[in-house]
Amino acid sequence: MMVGEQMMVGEQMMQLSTQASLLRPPHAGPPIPHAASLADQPHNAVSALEELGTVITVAKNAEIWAQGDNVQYSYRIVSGCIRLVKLMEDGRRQISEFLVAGDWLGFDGTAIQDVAAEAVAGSVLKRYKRCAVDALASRDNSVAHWRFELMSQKLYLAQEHMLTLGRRTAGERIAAFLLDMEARTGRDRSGTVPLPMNRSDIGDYLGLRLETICRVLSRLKRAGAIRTSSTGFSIRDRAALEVCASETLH
Amino acid sequence: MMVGEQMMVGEQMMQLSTQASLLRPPHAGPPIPHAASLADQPHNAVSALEELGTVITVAKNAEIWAQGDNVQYSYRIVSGCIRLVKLMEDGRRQISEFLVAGDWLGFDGTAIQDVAAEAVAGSVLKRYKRCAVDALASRDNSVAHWRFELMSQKLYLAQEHMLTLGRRTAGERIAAFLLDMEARTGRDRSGTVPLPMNRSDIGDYLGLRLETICRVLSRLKRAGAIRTSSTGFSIRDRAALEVCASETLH
DNA sequence: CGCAGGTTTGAAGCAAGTCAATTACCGTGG
DNA sequence: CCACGGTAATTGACTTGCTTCAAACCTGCG
Repeated sequence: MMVGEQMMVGEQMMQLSTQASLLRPPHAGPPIPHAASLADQPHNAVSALEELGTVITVAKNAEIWAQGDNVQYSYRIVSGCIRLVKLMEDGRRQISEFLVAGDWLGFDGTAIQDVAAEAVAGSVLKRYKRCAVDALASRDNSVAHWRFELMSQKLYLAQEHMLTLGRRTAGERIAAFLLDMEARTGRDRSGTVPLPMNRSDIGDYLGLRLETICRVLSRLKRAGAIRTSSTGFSIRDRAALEVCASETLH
Repeated sequence: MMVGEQMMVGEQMMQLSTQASLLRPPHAGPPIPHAASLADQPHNAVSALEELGTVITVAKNAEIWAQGDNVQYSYRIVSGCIRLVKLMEDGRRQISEFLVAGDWLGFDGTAIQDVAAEAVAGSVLKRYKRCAVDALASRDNSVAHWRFELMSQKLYLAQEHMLTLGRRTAGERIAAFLLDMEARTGRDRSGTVPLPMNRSDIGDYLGLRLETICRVLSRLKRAGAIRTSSTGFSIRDRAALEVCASETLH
């Protein structure tokens, strides 16, 4: 099984090799308001930070840290996909964020993490000792500023997602999610956008049941807006999908 | 009307005068995980920052900034209550946060604000030029670190609220909201916890309709858990309320 | 092949929403 | 001091979008 995972990671690295730089990859889709240049590191700090990192590999569903853990590292995703999960005692689950290649995790101020980080698929991460990053931020103002901007970005995304969870319909949530995933990870030559997470994960991210995800995806397929495959989906009618994503009526 | 507002602000200042310091007030209720010392400024930076601020007064429902505004100031709440609001074109509204005395707003990295800030009640704020705070943060590492911790704190709260919006029932949301308000603003000598926002605001914060807020509050009253008044509420059976707040069954 | 996991679809239930009417509250002016 | 008017809160009756429970269907892999 571990071998299988490693194979998978290998495949993804092939696919994403050109994107596995410190900077976010160029996107095939439309410009994305939330990712963009803010996720980039200031160039003068790149070399100093890079020397501090070590590459690690995590298997599908492996836990990078648990809810409540004292986390001593920050991570940058080289390839793969990570979910940030909050779990209630009775099993209810909320995924606050999916992270993909280029994204950072575990650089919050407090070392105690209130969300677990788990690999959605086999992933490759670059790991940095938190205290080393802290020290660098203390010395280099641009690093401190970059880290601060990264936090602001995450806060903006969180506020947007609160609106989604509190006020949007299932159809809007899912259509917007698909467009967002396309914007963040791009599509391959055949036009397929990878969806590494399963229906249950999508549901726990969007505050819906997995059956609801299925039903809405089926509806979008019937309407000719998308096509789905085992590894992802492709957009057949972008305009229709965009209408769904910002729909007030049906 | 403006006179009336000013009167109201005056009253609140009387009531909260002991809390109107730079540090968060001591709380009457149980310890609160999310507020605590992280909201405090490092002491060595207090004096330098304080000299940069000017006191301003805002009337009830006044807009401090609008969605999309380029905000040149950061604010600390001296007294009163502020809501951070995201509005959709069709009128759907999500309040991402209520802010009370001691809380900060508008210190995010990007000057462009994606949420509007409006006064729930007449409020007194202390205003700081953003660029001055930035400059101070560049010079004083402890200020940069404090600001970073504040952001982490907000991110933690956002993640917690996403769980609430995505996975908790109306009863759980409202009971937890009441306990949270008590922990943050405390109760007066008669045991009343002020609720400056109306039912509609609470609904837009919790992702519910105002009628649902009413119904659940009525249910909690009938169960003997709380008592409500025009200005707030008081807790009659804390254990019952806490059970509601973390209920898996009914 | 055949199992095991994830996915899809159906049928029925229910928590919260919607629409609407009534009541409580509060400031204002007679 | 009380009648009045406007706003917010409450309650009721009904509807609905999503959930729940259940069964069937893929699909990849040993």
